[in-house]
Amino acid sequence: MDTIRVRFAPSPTGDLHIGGVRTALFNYLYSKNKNGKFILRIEDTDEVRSTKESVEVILSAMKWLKLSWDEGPGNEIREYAPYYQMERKEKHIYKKYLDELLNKDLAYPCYCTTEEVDAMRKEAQKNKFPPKYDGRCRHLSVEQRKQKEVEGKTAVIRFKMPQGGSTVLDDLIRGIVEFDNSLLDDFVIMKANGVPTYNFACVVDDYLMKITHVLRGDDHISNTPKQIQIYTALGWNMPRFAHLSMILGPDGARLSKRHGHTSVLEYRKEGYLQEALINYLVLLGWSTQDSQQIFTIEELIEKFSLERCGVSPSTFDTAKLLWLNGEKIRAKTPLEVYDLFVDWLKYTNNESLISGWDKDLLKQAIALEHDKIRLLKEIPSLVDFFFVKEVDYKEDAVMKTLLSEESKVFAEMVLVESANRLLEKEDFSASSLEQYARDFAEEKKIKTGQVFHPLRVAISGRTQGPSLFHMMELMGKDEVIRRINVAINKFFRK
RNA sequence: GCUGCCAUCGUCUAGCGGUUUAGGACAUCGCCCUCUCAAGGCGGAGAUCACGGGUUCAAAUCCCGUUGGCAGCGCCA
Repeated sequence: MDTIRVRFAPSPTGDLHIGGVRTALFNYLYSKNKNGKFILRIEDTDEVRSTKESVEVILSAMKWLKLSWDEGPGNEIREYAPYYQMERKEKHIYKKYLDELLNKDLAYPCYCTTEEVDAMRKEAQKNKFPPKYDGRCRHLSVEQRKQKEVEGKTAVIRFKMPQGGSTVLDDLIRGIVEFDNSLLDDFVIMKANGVPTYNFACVVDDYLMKITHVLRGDDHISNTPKQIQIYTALGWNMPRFAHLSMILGPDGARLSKRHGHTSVLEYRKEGYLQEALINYLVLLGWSTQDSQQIFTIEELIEKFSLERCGVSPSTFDTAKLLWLNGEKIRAKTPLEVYDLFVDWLKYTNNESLISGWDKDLLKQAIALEHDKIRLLKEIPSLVDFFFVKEVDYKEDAVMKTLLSEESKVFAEMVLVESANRLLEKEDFSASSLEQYARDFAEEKKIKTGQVFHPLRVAISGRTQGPSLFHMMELMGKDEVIRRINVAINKFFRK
């Protein structure tokens, strides 16, 4: 059994989007599972829309996702290079097979203008036929062709589709799908500018790169009969095809820009982890028998199989992605989260957010808030109060725990007494501080909460936060007392 | 319009003829834990398996049809 070879072949006309990542991921997992090769090929034959920037974006996104390719840009294997279709075109790779098709009379030049072809399609559709080119240049004589050339007409090359019969696709995910050839038209395989079209270049490259399995989005399924016919015409062995179900937006339409974030980069900017995105995406269209939800990449490689890929489209659900991101963050050590956070700041050019922050304090603060973090971008707002000179006292927090009718009776007393007593305190560990607060509540015959809450707000400015006493321990005696006094002066000594 | 694909809780899904009072996960609700917020634990609600016909002793599971959704129909990929 030969080793399997799969590829991901994006066209560099924009960012790498979620659907593309899913296709790349399934190809990656399949190749790793089968101990095969994962190839990256750039399909840049659309000269108008392809950009160098987009190539860079796609490459860096793939790297961030750790979807590493065995062959492709930056990883050129002489036998199959280059991996950019325009470079392959320059090397006349497609020309050779185009000529072969022409010589065998399996393709022909077509001189029709875009307007003429459009008119044919409209006419066909009007008569309830599928819109197609009517093949009028198919039978032009050599003289007629010469005449057109003399007239200065430019030609595209069209492929001669068999006129009858049907083309059968044996899809690894969907099974047998049959297409009636009479519904398919003589499609263009080389544009007037000499560049091959997708359906042709794709077949030639897949063949030359010895691709054994083509895993791609369902939206390509109607291209497949055309490609199968090219393989047949050239007498080539075909790869196996597997068409993955689509990813939909909340409204049921294919996920696109209007649904909000579709670029991987946007998720990275939001503070999602690479692992979370991968794990979430694999759940859309693939599952295990026991419905396991959380996987490491090693587990995915081990367990992945085409047999367990679903056929129905699935809706992208940000809520579940968010949950998974929290899970992935919790699965890491606080120090790892700190490193990821620093990387994220760098990536988003947000390093100024933590300028002046003590790094050791930050690491420990992250540890205290560890299981609350769902997105890396939430970290600053979770721990910033540790680092500020002026505590930002949230109005509702102050009103509720310091100045309300019920709380003001004891809040001032708790703060004033604590400021004094804590000054005397030698042991500022969390456990000792907690003991202090509990003893204090008992002594004053008030509830523990009536001690804890005012202290929390005085120190952090808010009602939510990490464990109060760990927070105090981390902040240190001087700072804690300073803040308590600031609060006293601010709210009770006006 | 034509062709193709798809159809199980709000969402992702398990299920591949009887073991199903249809299981899990997210979201949601409640309880517990608890110094707050989370996390965690426990539990609830939530799917006449799109609809209609068959086949069968037996169907969410097989077949046909209907409806609906989506995709494709480019000198884009």
